Amino acid sequence: MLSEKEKIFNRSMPLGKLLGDLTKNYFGALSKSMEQHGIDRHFSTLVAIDHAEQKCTQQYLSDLLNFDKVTMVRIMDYLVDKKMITRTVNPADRREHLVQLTPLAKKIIPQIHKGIKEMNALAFKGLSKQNQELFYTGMAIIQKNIENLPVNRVDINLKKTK
Amino acid sequence: MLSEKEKIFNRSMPLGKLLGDLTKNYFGALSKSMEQHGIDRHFSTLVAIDHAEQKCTQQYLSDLLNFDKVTMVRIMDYLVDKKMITRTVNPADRREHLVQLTPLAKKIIPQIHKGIKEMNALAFKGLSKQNQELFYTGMAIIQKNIENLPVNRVDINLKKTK
DNA sequence: GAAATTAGTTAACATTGTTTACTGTTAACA
DNA sequence: TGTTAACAGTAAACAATGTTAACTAATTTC
Repeated sequence: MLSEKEKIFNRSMPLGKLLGDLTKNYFGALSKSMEQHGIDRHFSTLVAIDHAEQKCTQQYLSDLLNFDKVTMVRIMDYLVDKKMITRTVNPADRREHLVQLTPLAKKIIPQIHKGIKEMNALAFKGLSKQNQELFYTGMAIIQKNIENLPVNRVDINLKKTK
Repeated sequence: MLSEKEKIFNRSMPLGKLLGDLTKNYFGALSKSMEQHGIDRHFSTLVAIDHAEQKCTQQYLSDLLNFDKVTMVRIMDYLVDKKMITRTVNPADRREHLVQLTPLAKKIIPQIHKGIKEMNALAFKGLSKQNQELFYTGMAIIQKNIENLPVNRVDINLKKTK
């Protein structure tokens, strides 16, 4: 698959470089595959809103998805603009804005899930189920190992070209 | 490690979201661990320049690292500013700029390599050597599966906070 | 020798995370 | 009860980076 030389080079790279390249290609492809639905980003946020069982506030989403709350405002703005969500003030706590899927969003959500599932399957093609599980386990272990290290903040920006 | 509920949620997420979170945390930590060397980004480019056997032009680096050539100009500007590289016109082909490490860079390159190696090891802590290999193999397979899909361009931006 | 290609640069644009400051609301507690 | 602290969300200014498009200069093609 990789030449010995490429392999050695790969191993000398920051792990994050390899992960970042995967991220970039994955989202580029996912964005493309979803463009028929009039939305090209923030699928994970949409999925999170759909999965939410309790009241879904922006802060809740920020914590769940590890987005800054300022970033979350912009994601919400985007999703509102795309007619995917509504924001309503929570009467029980007027500081909070409850986020809800619009009927339009509910209609396409199954296709969003399907698109994600298919893209994940496509990415994993050629990996046995067992090795896919090991890959997920690996990601979880790495995440746990590095999530509490001292950091300089880093941005991962996902952006579509017009 | 993860609750059953978290696991189900994880599996419904775009794979790229999990990879992106890892990328973000990894580079945040790596950037922090390297700040003593007066450089906080673009380690993979530095490593690539160090590994280059033939003439090292910006186009060569762009192709190797999958950076746009315009982005590469800015990375070069950054590394020049940090006194890590020099750019000289190739007399044999005056369109090309040859990139070379400065003595300062050569002095700290071993520590860059060491820092990357340690951060990779830290990330993989708790994964057996065999499973680390499987993880690398998994990344290569995923990369191959998705790298030639139609895409919308996506940016991965790595930025340090002051 | 004209046309196409290549390496690199610049500028304008889009996107997103950060910090800081702010509004409005609720909770804490003296 | 009233003051203070904390919280949810927003806005503005900034930094960083990939994109496109236009450009210069050098080289290759034929």
